[in-house]
Amino acid sequence: MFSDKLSRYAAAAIQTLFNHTLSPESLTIQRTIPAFREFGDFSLVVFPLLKISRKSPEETARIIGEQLILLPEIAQYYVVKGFLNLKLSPQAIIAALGESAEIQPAAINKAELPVVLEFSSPNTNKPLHLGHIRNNLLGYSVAAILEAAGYKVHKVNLVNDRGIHICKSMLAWTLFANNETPESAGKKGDKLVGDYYVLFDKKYKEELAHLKSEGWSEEVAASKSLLMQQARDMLLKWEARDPEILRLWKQMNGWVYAGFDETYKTMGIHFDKIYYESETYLLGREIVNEGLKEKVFFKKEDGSVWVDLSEEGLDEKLLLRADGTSVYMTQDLGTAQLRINDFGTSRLLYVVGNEQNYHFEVLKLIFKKLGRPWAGNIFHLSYGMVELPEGKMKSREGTVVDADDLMAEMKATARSMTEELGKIDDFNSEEAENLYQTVGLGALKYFILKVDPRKNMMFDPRESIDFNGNTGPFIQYTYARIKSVLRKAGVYPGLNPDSFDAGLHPREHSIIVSLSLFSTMVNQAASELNPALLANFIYELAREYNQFYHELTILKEADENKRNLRLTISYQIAQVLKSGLNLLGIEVPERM
RNA sequence: GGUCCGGUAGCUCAGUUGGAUAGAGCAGCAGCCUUCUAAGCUGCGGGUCAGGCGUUCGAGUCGCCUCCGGAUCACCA
Repeated sequence: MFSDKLSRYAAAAIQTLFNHTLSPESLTIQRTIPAFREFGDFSLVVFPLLKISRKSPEETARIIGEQLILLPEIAQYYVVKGFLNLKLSPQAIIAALGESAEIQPAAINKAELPVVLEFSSPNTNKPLHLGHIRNNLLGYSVAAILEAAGYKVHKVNLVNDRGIHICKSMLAWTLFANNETPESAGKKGDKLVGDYYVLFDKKYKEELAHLKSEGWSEEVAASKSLLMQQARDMLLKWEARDPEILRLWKQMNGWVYAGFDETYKTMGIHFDKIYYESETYLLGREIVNEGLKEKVFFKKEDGSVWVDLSEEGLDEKLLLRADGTSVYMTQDLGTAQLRINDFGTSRLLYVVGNEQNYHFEVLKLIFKKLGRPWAGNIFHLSYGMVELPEGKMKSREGTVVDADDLMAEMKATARSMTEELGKIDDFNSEEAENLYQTVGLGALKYFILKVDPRKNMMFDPRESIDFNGNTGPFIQYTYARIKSVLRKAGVYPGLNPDSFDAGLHPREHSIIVSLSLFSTMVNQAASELNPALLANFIYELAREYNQFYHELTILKEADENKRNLRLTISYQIAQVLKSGLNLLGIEVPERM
């Protein structure tokens, strides 16, 4: 807000003084660093202007300052070396306060393409774990932020419900389960199916070991494996729509979806549309055939289909197996095309881990080779892994942090901490449960989202996620604290700008400037697809408010104008904290 | 080995796209509740920004080299 305006003013001043036209965006205007906050709110860096002014840095800053001080919004300027510090007038500050919690969507008038945002993309063999939590939270938050910035967003999920791996769990269940069901086992369906996937792997390894003990080599043993043979047969039958196999497949998937739905619900995640690979891979095969016909792809002697990307600096990539069955890439070709068919020309965003960078590079290149005009709209929002102190999580080795368990633990921690503090003894049990859920999940979500998505992050299960300091509960607490003050204040009159001619307390002045940056931060988080920017911004704001709160009295302030101002600031801060947290998928409690 | 990503305080992370004296939290120590919610606030200690060279008025940020981690290069997904 302010910085845009100041850029324009400075550009105009430079035009007047030096008869030189510069775009406002080319100027560097930054928030004044705290050490000089007393002398300015924003600073213009004048070093790049010396060629134009042909004067010393100090002199250049001074004459621009002299020009700017003529504006009513600028109260004073102060030159330090090559920095022109500008202090805003109390009237300008007060005027900004009223609209500080509003988001001005930057994309709304730019005719931006709608966004189809894929996230979650679970595999029906694997119960959701901490890695999926990061994916889901990122996807959900990025969608919310893009919408706030004025984009039309379609949230889509792609369920990986077909393929050789799915046949493995089906086979293991057929052979070893004795018709066990989630009900009979007392287990969530996704957990039950996941257990059979792990069991397949175990039995397969036993079989391999046995074969090798008979003297076969690794490769021969793999080819002689009866279990693998049966799984492959099952995939062939599945692709041939064998009724018996389809029936089993539907049954087991139904169990998994019931389990997933429960986890999504707790996480607070939902989608506008769910795609299933079982429905998209056929279109993928058509695209492969189209590419074959147009000689973009080629067939090897064994019948398998490939694309040659050596000209692009990559290698050959398989698109269809020799037996005609599909691979991952096959279905992703179909899925992308289907989304364009469903939503028209769009930006296709994929929230997928950075381990698949290569896959998406290939996907883009293939569509480019096929001449799709929208190939350039594919964007892989590649996020880093969640690592444990021992290293990467591995489903098959059981070193995963289960999503359901973790969320339950967070809630339990919130419960014990709340009980210890004893502030909500008048809550009924439903209100209390809601609070534990809100705070526990708030801690988890913030913990994940405050980290730059592109970077790997560390999670140590032995150290519980903090509730103090730079955390979700800290921000929630600040919100609840403000609400408590506002409840006690009751109704209060609006502000009279003229009553602040003498100036504002530095804390008041500074926090309003911080507040005014909210809308810019949301738009920046949207253009960078980075919720962490927003998370860290609202944390700083909450921290600043707590300092304000400790230093100044609000309700007991005798001067009515000051009391009103502080209440208004408190209200606006609460609004921003709430809306900022909501953009991260985090709820706020009215009391805690 | 090729390609890509990363390395900032004991630990976990920021660092506004090249700007001023590199910041938070946690952990440690010392204070602050008769007063608007102490899940808070204040203070102290803690740094060769992996290392080197370069570009620049100015480099944690850009370029090159080296070292160290990770991912990927599957008829797995």
